[in-house]
Order: sequence, then structure tokens, then C-alpha cells
Amino acid sequence: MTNKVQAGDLLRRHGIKKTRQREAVLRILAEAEAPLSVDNIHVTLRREDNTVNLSTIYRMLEMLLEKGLVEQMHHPLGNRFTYALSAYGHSHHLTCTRCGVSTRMNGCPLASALGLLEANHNFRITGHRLEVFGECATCRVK
Amino acid sequence: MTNKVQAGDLLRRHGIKKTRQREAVLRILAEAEAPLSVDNIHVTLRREDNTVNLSTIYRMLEMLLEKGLVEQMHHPLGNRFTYALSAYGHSHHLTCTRCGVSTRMNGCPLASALGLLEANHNFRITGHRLEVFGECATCRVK
DNA sequence: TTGACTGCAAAGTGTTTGCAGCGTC
DNA sequence: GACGCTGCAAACACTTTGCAGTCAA
Repeated sequence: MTNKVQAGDLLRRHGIKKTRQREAVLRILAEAEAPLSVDNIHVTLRREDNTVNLSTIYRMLEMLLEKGLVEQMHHPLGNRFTYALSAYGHSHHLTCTRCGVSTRMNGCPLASALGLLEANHNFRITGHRLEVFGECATCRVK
Repeated sequence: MTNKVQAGDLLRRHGIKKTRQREAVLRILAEAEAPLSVDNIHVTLRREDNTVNLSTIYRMLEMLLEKGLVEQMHHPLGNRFTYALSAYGHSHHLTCTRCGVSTRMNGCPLASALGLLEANHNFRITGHRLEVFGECATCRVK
């Protein structure tokens, strides 16, 4: 997987001022396998002695959201939002209700259904959130 | 639509003690067209001089959730949960990002895709949440 | 140099919890 | 009469906001 997103590039391309904090947060998001909460990002950064204030992370994610660079979802366990770079395209996750781990699903199972939905309900769809939960293979073995 | 859910019946059938508060909350849920937040329920009841404490509503919804009598979703606007009776079966909603109104969609667009998802990811799916948003017909005209 | 960004602290919002009293069965 | 339910108030967790100092361009 060519998981290398150049934080600097991304910022420049979207006319966003480059700062240490922004590069750091973007890097963490780019390296993540699963969506991260604000706290996840904060803790991860702290672990590398690269602190960024919580408010700064919140403000940054809001901006990235507006620019469409990030997707926001709501973690089914633990009432909080999580975020993932949308650079790799729209995606959804399967979350295990036992261990809490999320894994990305291949493609969007709704892609084909959206057109029909729009027509049936006379509604212009601009986005959707899907969260699927259950038991992952590892937890099921136990 | 046979929208008449007998609150008393539902409670008795599931071995839940009957109280004024529980009947009231169930009735409000049964009458609702769209999912309601805890605050929605609280305000609606207050309007009819039938106050029920917020904590009571929270506790009750948690219990109904465990018994599978209610579905919980997360409103895409305004960070909060909403609830709907699942007596009519599993359902999803289209939420207008302009006026905030939710309308129920016919059927579940994922029903057919879930089996494939389970197989592809070696994951036992026990539930999912889907929220679709965009612009409703009314707002689009304006 | 200037406007945008950051950190800090405080406030806001939705939700949960402990406890004493009340009501249902 | 016993146990579970309710209301109240306080605590909690996540998120947002105001403001003054700092930094990238």
C-alpha cells in the first residue's frame, strides 16, 4: 500500500499555512490503519514528545473536514468522533464490539444503492456515514 | 400506517414494571415520525405538563436498547443520540443538512450486502448504523 | 510586519452516577 | 413489605470558545 502522504504537499496544495503542529497531525493520520479520535492523535503525539494542544487538533480537524481532506465518523463504542484521511477515498469500517478494534472495509457497500435512494425519496444525497459492528475473527475464537 | 403501539402491552410483554414515566416516554416514541433525542422527548413531555426527569429517560432508553425494543442512532448534525422504536422493524433515515428534518427510508439498502461483507472480512456482523444526509426536496426548492 | 495559528483556561453540552425517597407489584 | 424506579444534584467526558502571545509568509 502506498501509504505515504506528504503532509507538506497536501497542505501546500490546499493553500494551508504549514506549521509543525499541522504536519504532525497529518502524519499521524496518514500512518493510521483505522480512524483516530482526537485523543488518540493527542496521545500518539505526546508519546513522541511532540505535543499539540487538544484545541489545536480539534480546530485543525474541523478545517480539514471543511476542505474534504478528512472524513468524520462516530465510534459506536465510546461516544466520540473519529477521523481518517480521505486521501485514499471514501471508506467505512467494521468495529469489533469486544475489543474495539476497527478494520477498513473494501469499497462502499452502499455505492450502488445511493442512486435508487435519491430517486425513491426525492432527496439529494451529499454524504453518508456507515458503521458496522460485530465480532472480529480473533475475539470469536476466544 | 398502524402506528398504534400499546405502551402497556409492550411493557407487560417484556416483563417491565409499568410506571407513568415509562408509558409516557413509550407513547412519545410511538407517535414520532422520526428518531427523537432525549431532549426532544423531554421537551415534548413537558409541553403536555407530563414531566419526566432527564436521567429517567436516559436510563429507560438504555434498558429498551438492551431489550432490543429501541434503535439508537447518532444524529449527523448536533452531536447527540436519537432513538426510535424498533417495533416497526429496523430502519434508517435521510437527514436534511439544511433543516435538520429526518425522514424514514423504505427498507435497508444494506440488507443484501451484509452477507458478503461478513464473508469477505471474516467478521460476524451483529448490527450497523447508517445515516444518510443531503438536501430534502423542500429545501432544494428554496 | 501582519494576519493567521497556537496554547491555555474556562465554559458548554450531552450523558452518567450516587443516593434518598417513592411507588408498583 | 420489598424491590425497583424516579428525581435531584453532582460528576464526567468530549468539544468549543475567548483571549493573548507566537510564528509563518
